[in-house]
Amino acid sequence: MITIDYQSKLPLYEQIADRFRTLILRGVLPPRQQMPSVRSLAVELSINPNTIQKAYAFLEQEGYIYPVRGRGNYVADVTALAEKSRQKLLAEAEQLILSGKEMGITRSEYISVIDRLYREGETDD
Amino acid sequence: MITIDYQSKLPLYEQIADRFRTLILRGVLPPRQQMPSVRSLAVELSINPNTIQKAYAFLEQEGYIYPVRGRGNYVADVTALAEKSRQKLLAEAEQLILSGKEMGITRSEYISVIDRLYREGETDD
DNA sequence: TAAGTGTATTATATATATTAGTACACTAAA
DNA sequence: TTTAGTGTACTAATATATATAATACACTTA
Repeated sequence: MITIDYQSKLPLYEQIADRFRTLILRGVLPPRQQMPSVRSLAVELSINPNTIQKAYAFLEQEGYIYPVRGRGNYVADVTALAEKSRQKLLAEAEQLILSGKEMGITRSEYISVIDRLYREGETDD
Repeated sequence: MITIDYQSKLPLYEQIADRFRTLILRGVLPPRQQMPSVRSLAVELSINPNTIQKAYAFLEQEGYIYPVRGRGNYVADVTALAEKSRQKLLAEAEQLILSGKEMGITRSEYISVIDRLYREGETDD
């Protein structure tokens, strides 16, 4: 569920937090589900418990998880966060598309990419 | 031409290299044009010459500039690099759009963004 | 010759990331 | 009650990356 990329320039705690953010936002980890314990995940990834602890502290501060004393950390209700994340993704895409435009990427190319990604027998809305 | 963002998490040498990459790829700095000298840019930005040197070393290694002993650094011919960068941007956009799709961003939303960005009285190709 | 280039070297300071070890309070189950 | 498993907090040590500082040398141009 969680993997570490030691080639990445991102610190471990950030990689871990990022991964959980994605899993939670996409509903792979549903609200009220228990998170892996700090110690067990540390063993599984062969890294220090403090590093997991740091990742969880950020996730809690951001509202992705909540702790229960003596029991563990649990996935929070993230409907509000999901909408925020959606807006952020759209803004990032806009910036990237604009950069591409300046590098000569045409409108048609972008449309092609989108059509390909959304052409999977789904309702095109 | 070059600005430093001390709020950014990116190291100075990387900010500087990034900025020059963009300027060179977009043709703002044309091939054979002389780059600011290590020392003069260091004074202008009020940072250490070694930091500029480090940025230039990366740019040279990547083929954006070339040094001439005793004279300075000069902008290289980057037509090949530009194509590579273009491909990279397109690939990044694809990843981002795919993430957005998983977060519920619709095809229509992306099309709207693209139409807005490309609607500037330009030839729509 | 003098001033301006790139380049290399060494040392130092600082911040960050990570590991390591320990400790305490709490919960749940045997 | 005891035991094992939780989160949380703290200090210390270490490694690495970043940036500054101070020189030094070879080269080019005027």
